[in-house]
Amino acid sequence: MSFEELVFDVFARNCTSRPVMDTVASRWGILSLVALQDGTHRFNELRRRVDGVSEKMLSQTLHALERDGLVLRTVQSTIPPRVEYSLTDAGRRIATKLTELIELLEASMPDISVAQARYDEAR
Amino acid sequence: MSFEELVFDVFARNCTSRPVMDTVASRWGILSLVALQDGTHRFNELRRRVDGVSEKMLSQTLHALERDGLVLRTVQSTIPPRVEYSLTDAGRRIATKLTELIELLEASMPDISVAQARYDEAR
DNA sequence: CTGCATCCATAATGATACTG
DNA sequence: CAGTATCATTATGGATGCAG
Repeated sequence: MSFEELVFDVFARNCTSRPVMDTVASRWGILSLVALQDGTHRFNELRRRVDGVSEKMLSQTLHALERDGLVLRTVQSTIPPRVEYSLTDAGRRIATKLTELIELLEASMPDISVAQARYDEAR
Repeated sequence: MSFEELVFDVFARNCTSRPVMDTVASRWGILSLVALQDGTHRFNELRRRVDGVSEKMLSQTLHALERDGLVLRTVQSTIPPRVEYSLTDAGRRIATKLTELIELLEASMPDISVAQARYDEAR
C-alpha cells in the first residue's frame, strides 16, 4: 500500500487529512499531544494535567490519536493495570509545532485581550 | 489596562487563552487564517476557498477572529456591498505557524494513513 | 487503577430560506 | 454580495454504574 504519490490538501472538503487535522487541532487533541511531550504519562496523570477534560473526552481523544499513529498506548496487565501513553516520532514532530503555536498564542494574549476589550466596548 | 504581568496558560481550565485557542485552532479558524495569508479576500471568495464551510460558520468564525484582533474587516457601503477581510500583524504571525502545522501534517499523511489502516485492520 | 457503556442535558454545527 | 434567522442534526460534556 503506497500513498507516496498522493497529494493531501486540508482545504479540500473530502481530503482524508481533514478528520486528522480535526483530531490533532481539537481542544483536547492539542493539549494531550503537548502534555505528552516531556515523556510517558498514565491516564489519570494526563487527566490532571489537561485541566477540565472529562474522562470520556480524554479517552476518546487518545484513542483517535493512537489510531492516527501519533500516540503509542502500552498496557501492562497487572493488577491494578498500568496504561501508559507516549508520542510516536510523527506525534513528537506535530507536538513540537503545537507547542510553538501555544507559545506564540500565549505571548500574543496581552494584545488579544486588549483587542477583545475594545471590540466588546464598541457594542 | 495592562495584561503584561499576567501569565497565560492554556492548560489551565479557566485561562482566558482557552477560548482564543479554541477559535484559532477550530476547524474553520485554521483554514480561514491560512486562507488569508496571501492577502485580502472577500466573504464569498473565502467561502469558495475554505471548501465545505457553511455561511453561518464562516461568518461566525471571522467575527470571532476579528474580535480577537487577528482579522481585520473593512466594509465599503456600496451597492452591492464590498466587505474585505485581511490579517492583522498578530494574525499573520499565528497564520504562519498554522501553515507550518498544516505542511507538517500533510507531509505526515502517508504515515498516518498506513497507521489508520493497520489500526482498523486489527479490529 | 483504568477505563468502557449508558443516559441525559446542553452546545456546536449545518442546511435552508430570507433580507438590506 | 454579505450576511441573519430558523430549524434540524450532531458533537460534546457530566454523571453514574460496572468490568478486568
